[in-house]
Amino acid sequence: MPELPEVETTVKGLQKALNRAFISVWTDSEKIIKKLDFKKFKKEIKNKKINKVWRRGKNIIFELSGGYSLLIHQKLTGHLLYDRWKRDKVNDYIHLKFFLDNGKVLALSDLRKFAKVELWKTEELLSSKDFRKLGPEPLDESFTFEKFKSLLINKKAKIKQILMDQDIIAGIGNIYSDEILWWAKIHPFRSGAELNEKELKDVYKYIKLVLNRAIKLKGTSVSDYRDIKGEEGQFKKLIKVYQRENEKCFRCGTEIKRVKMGGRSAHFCPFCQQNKK
DNA sequence: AGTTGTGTTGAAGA
DNA sequence: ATCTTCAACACAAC
Repeated sequence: MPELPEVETTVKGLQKALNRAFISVWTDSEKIIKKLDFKKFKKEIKNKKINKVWRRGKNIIFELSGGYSLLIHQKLTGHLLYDRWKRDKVNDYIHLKFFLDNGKVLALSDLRKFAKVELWKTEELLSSKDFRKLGPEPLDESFTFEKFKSLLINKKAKIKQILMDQDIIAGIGNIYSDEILWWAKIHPFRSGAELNEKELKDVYKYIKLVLNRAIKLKGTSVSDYRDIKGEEGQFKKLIKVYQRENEKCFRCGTEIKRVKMGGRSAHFCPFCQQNKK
């Protein structure tokens, strides 16, 4: 599942496609294109040039000529591939292909077809409700401890849910919220409001540390995620709790637990991460 | 062979 | 407002 480090890795790779223009588009699943019907989308994107590729939360944005932007959200199982990529089962669910003016292909492989692709006028995208309500970028310099603390004030929700809430902080999902909380030794079910200063400082510290480390290793490939060359990310080697149910905690040897939280799994060490008050 | 798990997001219902 | 549930879709594992 692409979260911030995986999307960041993809966006870095896509810098190779800068200054290229779209020649045409193919799909076998027109519903992936939202907002416009496919015919219109195809017509609109033709000859538009890629001026910039950037990331906001888990969104990839191609800034195009003529004041347009192409937004791609890979959701659960989507990943972009460019030019030549490794042959691999999860790279074989190609449902969308962009043909560029250098003869290369930008493709979307997406097993479950949840990804969304939208063409926007840049101004409208930036001022859209969904875009504006996104929380701050956790790796920005402007995301200070004071800022982080102010986001959690009076939040009764569980800390794991807060970390994953895109409108509070942008880019963190199930894998990295589990990992951050293991490092900070915080039980995922504790409420944001009850964390003390030291606990908040630890969570803040490990948000930055874990995300940065994961970017260095090109993300995590627990199942589907691949970079634009179709290669796996290497952060899996550093995973401490995610999908390690019944395996031993690397810190204390206690068996890692998995507990359901609103339809998704929280993994944690019941000894290191106690639900104390 | 049918059921369950996988997990992002938005929408619908309570 | 705030919480929970579900649907979008496809496949692997049991």
